[in-house]
Amino acid sequence: MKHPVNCFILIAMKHGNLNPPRKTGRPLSFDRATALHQAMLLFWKHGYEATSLSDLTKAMGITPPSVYTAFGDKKQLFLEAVAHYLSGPLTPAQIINDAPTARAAAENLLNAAVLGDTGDDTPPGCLLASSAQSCSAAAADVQAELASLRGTIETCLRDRISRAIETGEMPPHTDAEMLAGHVMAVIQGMSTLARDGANRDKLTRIAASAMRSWEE
Amino acid sequence: MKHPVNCFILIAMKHGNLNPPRKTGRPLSFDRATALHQAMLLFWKHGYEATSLSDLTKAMGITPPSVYTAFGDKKQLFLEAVAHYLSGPLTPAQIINDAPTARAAAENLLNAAVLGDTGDDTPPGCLLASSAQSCSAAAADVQAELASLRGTIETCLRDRISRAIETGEMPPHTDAEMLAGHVMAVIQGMSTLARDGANRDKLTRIAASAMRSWEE
DNA sequence: GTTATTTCGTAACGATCACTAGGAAATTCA
DNA sequence: TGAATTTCCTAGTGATCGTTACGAAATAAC
Repeated sequence: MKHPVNCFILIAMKHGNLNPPRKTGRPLSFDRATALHQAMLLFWKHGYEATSLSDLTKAMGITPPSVYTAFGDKKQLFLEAVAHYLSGPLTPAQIINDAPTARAAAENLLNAAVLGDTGDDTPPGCLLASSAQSCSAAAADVQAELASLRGTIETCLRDRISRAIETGEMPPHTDAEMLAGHVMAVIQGMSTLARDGANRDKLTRIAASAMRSWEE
Repeated sequence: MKHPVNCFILIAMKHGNLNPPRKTGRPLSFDRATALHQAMLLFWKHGYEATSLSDLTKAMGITPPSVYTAFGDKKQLFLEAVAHYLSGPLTPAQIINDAPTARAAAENLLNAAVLGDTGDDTPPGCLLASSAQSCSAAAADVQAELASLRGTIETCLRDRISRAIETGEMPPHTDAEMLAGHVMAVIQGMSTLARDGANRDKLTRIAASAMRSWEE
């Protein structure tokens, strides 16, 4: 059985200069991975535009020129932070395609979102859902990039459901787009609820409530 | 039967100086209501922080000092725009409490959200859900204000469900917090989907999918 | 040791941010 | 008409935005 291409790994590779092949010159005086992680946490909490370079350099422990030599500009740093966010421990595509059934795929995706929304060492909510909800015209391309990433997850889930219909796992009258869209809506809505203070237990029950749409 | 207080009308009254009782002095050279409406549309599209005063004055057709004399500062203008957004044609509390059943309340609320998310003359999505998802520390109070408004709607719906349990309209084992939270999550998630390009038909089906959680 | 290459911190760049003096203009009331 | 009041526009305020010259410092190759 052929697995579809994991787009998120590709994205991580596209943006990732995690170990650039340098041969000469002064070495980096900071750990690039931990600096990126700190940047991710800040973008996660305050979003793309509201996070200033002053905030970033403070959290990353480096000066603005170091940010630009190591990561490019603010936009590239953010996109790499998003790729870092999506890169582990399990990518959405892995969660969907490793599940034994389409229903389990949706359930696992929802529960993974709950865990991500309510982590102890991370800000509440989902970076992909909240960090560029609304932004200025200057950041329209960043907004579109995140929308594309969200769309990729939804497409991946919808395709998984469509395959389940073909194999007879789900009834032929199943509306794959509707079910996938509902799961995505709940995932993104739970991010807001988490930011508004909802705890893990409440979100878990909401996810279970959403799965009741899958009962025959 | 006593109806709960409609908090949204109170909010609108709190912020509303729509017709301040002036007796002397030079009159306003612009229509305050339409200027507020234009500001609301801009906040709706780009959010609170990403909408600059320069953008606002351009859209409202007035100069910065006029904004400050008529509306206070940017924060007050935004909150009044939110109150304007929530004030009509039907407030969420009206939709919930006018419905014959708790199930109809949820259904009507979801469908009203779909209509609001996909209006022809308004930006896609929901202003309440998207305009301050993530913001800087300086706007934390605005963020909290919107979270409070969202929480009021959720509480209103949950109370409606609790009443339905008491009257026997819904079974006693019903989890009111879960059902209300699920509806709120879908509403806020649909806002993101609408911003990402989902049309009215797709959102309507998603809302219908969410209501399947209410089947016995 | 010399050269080439890269990163370092300091200090600034122009642009834009939300916001406001200050005085002229327009209204009401006497 | 004259005084009081309020809004008008012009032109700016200081602060912060993302970004970058610039020269010193640190490494590898020779």
